[in-house]
Amino acid sequence: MRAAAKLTGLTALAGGSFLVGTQVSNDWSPLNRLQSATAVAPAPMPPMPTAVPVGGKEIIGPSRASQIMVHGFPGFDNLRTFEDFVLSYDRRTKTAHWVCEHLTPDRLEYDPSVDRAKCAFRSDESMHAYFRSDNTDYKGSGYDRGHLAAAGNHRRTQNAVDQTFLLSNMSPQVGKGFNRDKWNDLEKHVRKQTKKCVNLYVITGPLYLAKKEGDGNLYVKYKVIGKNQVAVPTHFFKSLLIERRPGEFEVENYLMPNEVIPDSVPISSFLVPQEMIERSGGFLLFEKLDKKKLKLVNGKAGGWW
DNA sequence: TTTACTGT
Repeated sequence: MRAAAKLTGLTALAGGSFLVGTQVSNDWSPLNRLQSATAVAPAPMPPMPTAVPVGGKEIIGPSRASQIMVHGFPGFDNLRTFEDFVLSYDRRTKTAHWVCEHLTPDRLEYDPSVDRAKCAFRSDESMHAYFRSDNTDYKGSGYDRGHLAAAGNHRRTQNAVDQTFLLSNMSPQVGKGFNRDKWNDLEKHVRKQTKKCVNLYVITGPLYLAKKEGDGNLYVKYKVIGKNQVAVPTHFFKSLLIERRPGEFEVENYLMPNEVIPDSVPISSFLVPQEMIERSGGFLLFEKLDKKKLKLVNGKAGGWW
């Protein structure tokens, strides 16, 4: 029983109250840990581009990028369309706003000729020099160069996995206890779900969330690292749109703090309403999806969209 | 397995 296992793990960790059957309520739930920012009314999105060049080459017919973005663009700021993922870049923080991936069971098939060890972290020269990070920013910072679009999701070609190592696809992440552990668990969950569906779309990105300080006011505060002052996000989100059967969709929205998370905490502790990510991120996720086709949200029928 | 660092 999933709920029972979750309850045991959490009470062992936190000893706190837990509401089964409603929404997640425990010490690690972002719902309890965060002071949400003031509501801002969303503006309608401009229409989606119909043809986007992939890898610098014009493609006849539907491009890979338009497949990846078929459920809508969260935004259009400094877009980059790579071979197997699409990224929007934030010049102020020197990391992405979001990245979007489209995964299918056959795209995850193991190809031994594609080797992560051949990849190198490198600056994204397509960004203006003022706004790009480099490896020295991360060196000695104490933070990992954490992938947003995970390398393990793009093993179809060497070029595709190479492109995930561009620093535009990295954010400073706590290494041990986060990137190499709980966040990695979430990435593995995505691949596991991919094997049990027809299409999976995943949007991932950093967030900078307000926190109450000693004077009782809310502040957005984040560290910056290196000479380029790369922002260290306070949180990361990952939103999954799972096409379980053709035309039948499920959504899972995760929000994790960029800090050491004990192994005992299940990833389900980090499920949040999608609106929470959208309000703080300043964008809408999977906006073009017909909500009538949505069967499950965060594991439950009947909404919590 | 996948995630990545520091020290050599």
